[in-house]
Amino acid sequence: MPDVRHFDPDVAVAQVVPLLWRRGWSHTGMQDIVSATGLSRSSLYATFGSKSALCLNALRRYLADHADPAFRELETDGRGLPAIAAFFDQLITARCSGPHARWGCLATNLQIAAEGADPDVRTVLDEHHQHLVAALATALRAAEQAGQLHEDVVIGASAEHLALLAQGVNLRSRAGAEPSSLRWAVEAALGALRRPGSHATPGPEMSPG
Amino acid sequence: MPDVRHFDPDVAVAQVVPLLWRRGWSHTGMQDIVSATGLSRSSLYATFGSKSALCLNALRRYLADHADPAFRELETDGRGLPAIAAFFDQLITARCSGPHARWGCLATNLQIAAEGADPDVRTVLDEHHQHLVAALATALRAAEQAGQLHEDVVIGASAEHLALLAQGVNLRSRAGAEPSSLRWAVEAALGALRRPGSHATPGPEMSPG
DNA sequence: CCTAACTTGGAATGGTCGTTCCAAGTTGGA
DNA sequence: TCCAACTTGGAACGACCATTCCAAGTTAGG
Repeated sequence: MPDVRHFDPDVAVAQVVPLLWRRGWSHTGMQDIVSATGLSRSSLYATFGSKSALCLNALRRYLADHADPAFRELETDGRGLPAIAAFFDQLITARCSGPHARWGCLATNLQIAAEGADPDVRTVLDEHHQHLVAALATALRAAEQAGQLHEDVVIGASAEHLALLAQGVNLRSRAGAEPSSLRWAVEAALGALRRPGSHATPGPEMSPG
Repeated sequence: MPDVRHFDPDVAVAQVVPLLWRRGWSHTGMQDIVSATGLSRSSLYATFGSKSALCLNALRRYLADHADPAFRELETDGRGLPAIAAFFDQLITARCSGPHARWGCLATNLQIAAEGADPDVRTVLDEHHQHLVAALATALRAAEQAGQLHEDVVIGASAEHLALLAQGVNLRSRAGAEPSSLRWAVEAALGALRRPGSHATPGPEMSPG
């Protein structure tokens, strides 16, 4: 009977995530993956099939670990605008400081780096974007019911708007934008949705960078 | 006395722009540049020095040809919000249709593709972003003086906000987003700035994609 | 212990990358 | 015409790319 695999594929995928995230698709070679995982090319190809398949797994793993929890929190937190503000606040914090500072968002990065390579990657990225829009729409509906929005805010359109804003934050944070500048921009976007009577979100200080 | 150059460097740079724009930095090889320009490697290296130097020239050329005119129009058009709406409208049109449809913005693309490669590229991209923010701020000041904005709009913060939105449009348009969806998002962003009494911008129809 | 079935390390494959090099060609003054 | 100065085409370079291949190792039923 056959020999069994000497390693855990999930661990290997997890080790590939930061590689792909930080250095990008084209700057990550199989040699880097071999070095990072400590596995041999044979094992990697026998298990995953190709570099793109392995990286697709890494993308899914990234989304499950880093994006989905934040999205779920945004969806379930019923506070409305404060929930959205908190979402952006933790987004900016994660993008500009900590172990992944200036790495951007793997999904955003791949959107440009993966030149329509795998249609699978494209599909995953599209679903991810729709997921973000949906989560923002849910939070906006909560804000609407709490009377935090002025009347002519269209939920769907504003959700798309804020999703594009998040993409912009991801992009600019990787390019080195100051967190204060990003927070200032986000506060402007959310402040414009707020109903005149509604009190401002208590949160981190917002000032130009 | 020496032989003189047999070609016009500006023409060569112009021929490189669409290559870099459409296919990206890593997917554009010197062979592609040789083929596109019809020049030999020797001539290219003697004139530009390296692939990155040549591509830096191409980036500057792109900004001068495609970004600066639109920015100037945004700055000089005194109408306020309608000028900003027109800017985004022509941005989305250019990104989703015509000869450069789905190519995104070269500056946005390079922001991720050029992994901090040349610091020169990084500098040019940063200046470009500041240029966009400044142009938006100018247009917002015009809007403010025309009484189009509600009182608690902060010009600088909103300019940063709209610049991030433009980056998001560039990114998502390359990923295949529907123009109607992008227009919808932009209309939400601008609508939230508008003073209740001020009449809506007459413009292209905005509906969800 | 034997062997079929499978994994593993590491060499090897063919290709492409940016860059360099050189012989041949071109230019305009002496 | 001769030559120094420069450009040009195209071959060549070493490094890296994703992928394949194979001999050696490992496993468990017979």
